Amino acid sequence: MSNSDTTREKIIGAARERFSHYGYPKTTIAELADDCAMSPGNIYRFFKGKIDIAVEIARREALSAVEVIEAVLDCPVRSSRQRLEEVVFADLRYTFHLLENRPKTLELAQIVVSDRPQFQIESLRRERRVFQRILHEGQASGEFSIENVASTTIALHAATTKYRYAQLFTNQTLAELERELAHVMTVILRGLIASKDGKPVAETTIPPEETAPLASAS
Amino acid sequence: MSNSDTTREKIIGAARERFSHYGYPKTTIAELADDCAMSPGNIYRFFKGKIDIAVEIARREALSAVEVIEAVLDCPVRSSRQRLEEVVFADLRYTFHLLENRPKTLELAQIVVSDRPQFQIESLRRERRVFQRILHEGQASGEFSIENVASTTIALHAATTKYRYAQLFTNQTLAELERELAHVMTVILRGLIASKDGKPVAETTIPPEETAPLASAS
DNA sequence: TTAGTGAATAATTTATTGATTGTTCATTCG
DNA sequence: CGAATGAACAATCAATAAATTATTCACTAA
Repeated sequence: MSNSDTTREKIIGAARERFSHYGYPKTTIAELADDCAMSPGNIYRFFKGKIDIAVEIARREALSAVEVIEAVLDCPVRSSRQRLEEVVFADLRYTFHLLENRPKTLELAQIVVSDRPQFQIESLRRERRVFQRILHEGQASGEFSIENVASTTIALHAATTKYRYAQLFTNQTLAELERELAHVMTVILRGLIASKDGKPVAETTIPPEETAPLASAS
Repeated sequence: MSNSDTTREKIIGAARERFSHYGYPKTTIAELADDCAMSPGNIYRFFKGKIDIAVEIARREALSAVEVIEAVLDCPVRSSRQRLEEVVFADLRYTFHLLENRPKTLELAQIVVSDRPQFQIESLRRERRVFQRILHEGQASGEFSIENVASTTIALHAATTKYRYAQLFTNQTLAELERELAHVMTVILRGLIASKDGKPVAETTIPPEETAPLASAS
C-alpha cells in the first residue's frame, strides 16, 4: 500500500530530523506525531516501538555507508591493489567525517547496537563482502597471490579495525591516521602480492580524496 | 624516606584492594584512611587527590602488563618470527583474561584515561617499543626484510589493535580471536619476510599458552 | 474495513532534597 | 620541626517525589 508507505516514510523523515538535531533520547513520540500531524497512537501502527524507528534509520545509514564504499568499485582503476587502497581510505575518511560532522549518528548507532547486537555483526559482514570481492578479483587476475581468500578477507578487515570510526579509539588527526594506514597497507600488500623479481613491493601512498566528504543531512 | 614510603605503599595496597573489589567510585577516602589506621586528611600528604591514587595503581598495572609481554623476549625461540607471534598472542591472551577476571581493572583504566589522556598514549608507546625491538632483531639477523622499521612497527601495532582488550570491540570468544589473529599475522609476516624461493611464507599457527593466564589478585 | 484518535496506564526521566564524600586547613602531638 | 589529626566546607551522590514519556487500547471517522 503506497499510502501506508508514505506515512511510514513521513515518520522516518521526522525522526531522522529530530534524532540528528536533538538526539534519540530527547526526541519524544509526541513530537514525532506532531511533526506528522497525527496522534502518538498512530505511530505504533507503523513501528512496534520507538527503538524500531531508530533501527530502521540506522539500517539505512549503514546501507548507504556501504554504498559509499562500494561506489569506489565502480571507478576505473589500474589495479586491484589500487581498489583496495581506495576502499580502505574511503572507509577511514567516510567514518571519520561522519563522527566529526554528525556526532548524533554515533549515539544512535550505539543505542541500536546495545539493544540489537546482531545489527553490528551484519553491518561488519556487509563491509567485509566488499573487501572479499576485491581480493577475489585480484586473485583471479593473478595480481594477488592469496592462499585462502576467505581468511585473508577476515585478516584484512580485522587489521583495519582502527580506521573505522577511528575517533572511538584515538584522538589522532585524520592526516595522522592516513599516514598510519598507508604503513599498514604497505605491510599487508607485501603479504598479498608476490614480488616478481627481487624488488620489494612498493609502498602505499595516501590516495587523494575523490568527492565531498559527506552529503549534507536532509 | 623509608617510613614515608611504606605509608604510601600501605595506602596503595588498601586502594588496590578496595578498587578491585568494589570499584573506584564506591571506595571512599575515609575507608582507605580506616584501612591504614589514619585520618582522611593524612592521605593528602601522600597523594594530591583521590584520582592520583588510581593513576599510580594504573601506572603499575600498565608497567607489569608490558613486563608480561617482555617476558616473552627472554624465552629462547627459533626465530624473530616466532617471537613476534608469541608477543602478539600473549598480548591478546593477557588483556582478554584481564577483562574477564578483573573487570574493575578496565573501569579504573577508563577513569584514569578520561582524566589523563596522556596515560593511554604512553602505555601504547611502551608496548610499541617491544614490537620495535623484535623487528630490529629480525632485521639485523636478515630474517625480516623491512625498509623502515619505525613505520613498520607503527603498522604492526595498529593492525593488531583489535587484539588488545578485545572485549571492547567484539564479543567473540578467545578461541575465535586467536584464529583470526593467526590470519592477520600470516598476512603481515608475508609482508615482512622475503620468501627465498617461489614458495610462500608459511601460515601462522596459534602458539600454545605458556603460563597461567593471570597471577591471582593479591 | 482501514486509518486514525486520544485518554489511561506503565515505564522512564528529571528535579529536588538530604546525606555522603573529597578536600582543606587550623590545630595538636611527639 | 615534621607528622598527623579531624572539624569545616564545597562538591558529589543517592533516594525520593514529581513530571514526562512510551505504549496500549477502546473507540470514532471515512
